[in-house]
Amino acid sequence: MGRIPCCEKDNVKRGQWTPEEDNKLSSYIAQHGTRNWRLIPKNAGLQRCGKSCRLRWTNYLRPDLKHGEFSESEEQTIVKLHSVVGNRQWSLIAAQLPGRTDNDVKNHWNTKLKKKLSGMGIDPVTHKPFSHLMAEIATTLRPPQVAHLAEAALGCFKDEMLHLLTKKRIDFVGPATPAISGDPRVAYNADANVNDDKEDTIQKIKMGLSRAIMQEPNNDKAWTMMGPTGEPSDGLAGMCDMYPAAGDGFRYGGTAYGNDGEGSAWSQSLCTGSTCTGGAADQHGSGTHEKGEDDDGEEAEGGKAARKGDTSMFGSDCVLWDLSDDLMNPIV
DNA sequence: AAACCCAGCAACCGCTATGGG
DNA sequence: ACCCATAGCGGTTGCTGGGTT
Repeated sequence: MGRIPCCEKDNVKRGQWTPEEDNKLSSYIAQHGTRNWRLIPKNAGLQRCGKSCRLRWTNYLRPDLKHGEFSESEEQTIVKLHSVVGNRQWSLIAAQLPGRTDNDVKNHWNTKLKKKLSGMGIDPVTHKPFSHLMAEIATTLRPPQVAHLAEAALGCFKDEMLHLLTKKRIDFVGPATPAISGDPRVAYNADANVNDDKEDTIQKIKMGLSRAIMQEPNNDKAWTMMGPTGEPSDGLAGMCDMYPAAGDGFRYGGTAYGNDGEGSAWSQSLCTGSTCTGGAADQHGSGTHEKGEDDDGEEAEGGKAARKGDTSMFGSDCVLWDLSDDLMNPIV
């Protein structure tokens, strides 16, 4: 037996609400409150399901709702909380944003923020760099299994990458050299990226991954948490610290990412894998904690070494994360 | 000008939690 | 303790309008 429907679907209207319907619902609720949603449409003279009325009210008609653009600080809050609670607690995130609904937050995340992070080469699920995830796969597994698993993992963010590579130009701040072609983020640094062939791109990604697989594990240069001006953050375990950024461009850690000269001027240090939930934990697997960070959140040798800037990805003015040299070097 | 594509958003679906009888 | 109605929630769908070809 199936679930009992919340209402007779044949007798209810669906789809977009008209202003007249909104008025009826709003005025009814203003007089009688929101008790018993099942009775509300009948009493208010609406051909709608009670559930539909409730959603319309909670997501759109409630007088305390904000309907404008999300502010910088609201975006910061969403990213910060998402890095901790993941996709499972939209209502919790929305509760921290007065006037925003979970639906608002979810939509904004799916349409804007996810792409912003992807555009920065950061996996929006784990809040870690794509390259780092690849490196994790490469260094925690051995062939032949690694080849299959790596392929599968690659598929997870291949579409995102291809979208960025073929649809959107992203101008990163930093040296303009496309020398490190093994890293996917560099592929769309060049002006000529629009001409990149999709298959060629996939091939490059695969080559970088294959090369990493062939190397010994080298996690001691794992990416590290940095403050807004490049100084190391305290690296609070279990929390991703947000830093207000000076200057333009989308910032994540100490690196500014311009987005055609405009974009959010906010920043975030990188979230440690230990705090990510949901799919993040699944992808990391157990026992893959960063060598650059101890279990209690303190940085170990690798993190300290990375902060010296010797292997910074984009140059001295933009320290973000450090990776195995093998992933950074050009594929010969 | 028409066709097509795509991003954004409102609304819906279906599952789970909760509370009352 | 159980059942049922309702509310809450996250995931997904599909419409719409703007931009591009």
